[in-house]
Amino acid sequence: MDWNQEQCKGQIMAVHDAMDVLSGKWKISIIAVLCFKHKRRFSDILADVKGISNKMLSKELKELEINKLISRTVEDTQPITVNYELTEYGQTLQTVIGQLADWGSAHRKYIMGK
Amino acid sequence: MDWNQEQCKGQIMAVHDAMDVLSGKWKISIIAVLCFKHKRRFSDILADVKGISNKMLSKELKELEINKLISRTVEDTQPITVNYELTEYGQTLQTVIGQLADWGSAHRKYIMGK
DNA sequence: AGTCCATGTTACTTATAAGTTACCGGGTTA
DNA sequence: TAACCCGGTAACTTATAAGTAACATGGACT
Repeated sequence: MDWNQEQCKGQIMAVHDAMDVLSGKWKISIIAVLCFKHKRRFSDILADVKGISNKMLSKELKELEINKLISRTVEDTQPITVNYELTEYGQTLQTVIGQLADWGSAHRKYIMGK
Repeated sequence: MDWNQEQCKGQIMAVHDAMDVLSGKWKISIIAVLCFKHKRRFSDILADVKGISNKMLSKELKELEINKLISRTVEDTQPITVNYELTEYGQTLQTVIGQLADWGSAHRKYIMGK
């Protein structure tokens, strides 16, 4: 496919928009956990995502929420629990993440293997 | 789609592998230029990618070359010119970059628009 | 009253990415 | 011979991301 210069700039911006949402050391792992376990509390995710600190988790969850990929709901239990889950919109990421995973997996083989 | 825990870890690693290759402020722009103009010299790319410094360009080109996404060929002209172009393998990125662009573009509209 | 858990926040430090400025070698042009 | 172009490299600075440790709040439990 060929684009003109303006379309090209738009594509670059769009790719960066997508990458910004997924960038950083932890977001993919958090999304994956929520993808896999569907509904998790703060402390659950803290345990699921090996190595993350509560500070980083808090920060990343906020960013994901701002981007409407996950929802945060406070359950009125004792003590209160806070549940996070992928929104319906967040699920639209599955295709693109799947593609990234496929390419990344093939790339690892290509670079390591030959 | 549901994965078990091991498959899940593999997916996360694969996504990170893919993102690492594309990460940073400049790589997508460089790839886009090479996608659009097919064959470019160092100084051409320096001019095409607005704002990049020769140091960063040099560094990013090296990384892309290590990942076999672009090729570097020294032409025996006077003065010598160095051409960079996407490898055939590098072109396999087009699908995944296209997907990222589509999602990123939709995301921008979703977040800004409503 | 003191301690624990859950869900964070604050202040501070460290590591990584990016930017700036200057310079190099080899050939070219004025 | 002096200044210039090309394709970089090197040393240093600045900005951004991530990590660490301690503390906060509010209810429950001992």
